[in-house]
Amino acid sequence: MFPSSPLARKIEAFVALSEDESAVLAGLHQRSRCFEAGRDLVRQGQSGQSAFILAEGWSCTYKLLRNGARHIVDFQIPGDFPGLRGVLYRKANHGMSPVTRVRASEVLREELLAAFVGTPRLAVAILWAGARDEALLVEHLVRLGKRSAAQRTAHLFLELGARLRLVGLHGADGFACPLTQYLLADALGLSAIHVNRSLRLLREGGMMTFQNGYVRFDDFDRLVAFADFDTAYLHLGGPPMI
Amino acid sequence: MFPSSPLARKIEAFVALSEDESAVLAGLHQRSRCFEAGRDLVRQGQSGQSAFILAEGWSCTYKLLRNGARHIVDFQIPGDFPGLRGVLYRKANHGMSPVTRVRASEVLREELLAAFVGTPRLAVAILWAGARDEALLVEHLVRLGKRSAAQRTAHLFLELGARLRLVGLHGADGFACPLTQYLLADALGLSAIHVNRSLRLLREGGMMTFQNGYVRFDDFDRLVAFADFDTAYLHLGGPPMI
DNA sequence: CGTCGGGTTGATAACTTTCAAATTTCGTGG
DNA sequence: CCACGAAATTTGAAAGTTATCAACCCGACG
Repeated sequence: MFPSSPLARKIEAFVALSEDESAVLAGLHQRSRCFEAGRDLVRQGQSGQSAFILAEGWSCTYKLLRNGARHIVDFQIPGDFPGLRGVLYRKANHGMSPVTRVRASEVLREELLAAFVGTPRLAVAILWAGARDEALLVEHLVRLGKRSAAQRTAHLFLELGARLRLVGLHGADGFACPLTQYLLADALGLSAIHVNRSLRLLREGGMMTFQNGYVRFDDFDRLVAFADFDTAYLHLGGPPMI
Repeated sequence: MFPSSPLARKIEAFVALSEDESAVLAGLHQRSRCFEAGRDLVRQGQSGQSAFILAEGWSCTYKLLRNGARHIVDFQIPGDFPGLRGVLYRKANHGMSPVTRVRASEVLREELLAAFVGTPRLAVAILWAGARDEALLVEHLVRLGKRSAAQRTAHLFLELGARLRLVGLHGADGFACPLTQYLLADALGLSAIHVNRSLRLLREGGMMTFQNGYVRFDDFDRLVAFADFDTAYLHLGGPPMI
């Protein structure tokens, strides 16, 4: 009936939705729009917040500093639902930019609330997905606080790989990755030059290769050990009480 | 009728609660307990999650790495409501330790849900406070990613000062702060030695002094400029739709 | 009186950035 | 299909920042 979106597939990997719930979820996907690279989905400081459901492409959320520097808070991939908590703010406290061409559905605060009131099980499922995003944020924090440049880099790619696998965008030995080394640098708190060195170290160490827009895991287990990657924070076991 | 808790005062600084809503909020404060230093409120990996409302004392949430290192995700002060989103997990993905002796009320998932269903305006107010906590997390991320050691240190103290002011725990020129340099180091992603050096730099620069458990702002404006501190992320203007 | 946790300082080593420049890749128009 | 320019990647050398190691100081506490 409805072409299944990446978000729907992601949720249904954990809980079975009723026909009604699926319909409400599909209804949130009206107002689908495309955003070219360079045209922000959300601008920092903008008021009248809404959330987005990503269908295609990658985007990033970022914060600008007064000195003009930009820190990337997270990358979004198809099936992500950024801005869930932002609807409770009056003003956007961070911006969102497309990394590639993006197709996304804007979800207004009122629509979201209506969906939550009408289908509480769906609400819990969506909020649980949002809680997972917060776990990602915490892990990103630890990445910046306690890991070396090469470990951070490896850890981020492992996380992205695990997320992409959930929505079927992971190949046999790696995944297509549209990020530049400058984007990686702004996310990892490193200079682009040092990201390059870290990638070389990982490549020459036989652990992973990132070239021509493709990430290939050459020795997955050794990479996991090197980055101290623990998947526990990604597998929260599905929403409770359903 | 009810002795007003720090959380109630914090919320009422932004929205007026009805008598019913105040009563429900006060009801969440049953099951008040004390936690001595060394006895964790939540242990990483523990299941059956609940949230806490802090009434007295400071605590910290942390993540443990496999190599035994610990990264502190956030500090909690009176009036904070940690674990709000954690109730949607099956397992705690981080621990919570008291920094000083702590008095806190445990709030079970069922109680929280019941309060949300019965008093939706209170729910929005509490969720909005939780959204502010997420803004703190994002700001912490930027702190680690894009600021120097001394800037990070200054920035954290400015943030803590702003939070303490909201609950009336900020004095004329600074605030009482029970953190050790080791705790600061684990939060800021620095070594304790370097925290010490950063504090000396701030002190000798005439910007702020942290000694004998008290933070004194010697030149607030210069400190704000030095740390590139922007209060926008703390003042979200109160919950919308109320 | 001795120990212990926390704070302070100096010297050295490791890591990361900055600056400058070469090389490769990619999209576009000829 | 090739040429071209812009963007992205790669490399080297020097400078700056932060960690690590090793002491020493100090006040609280048994």
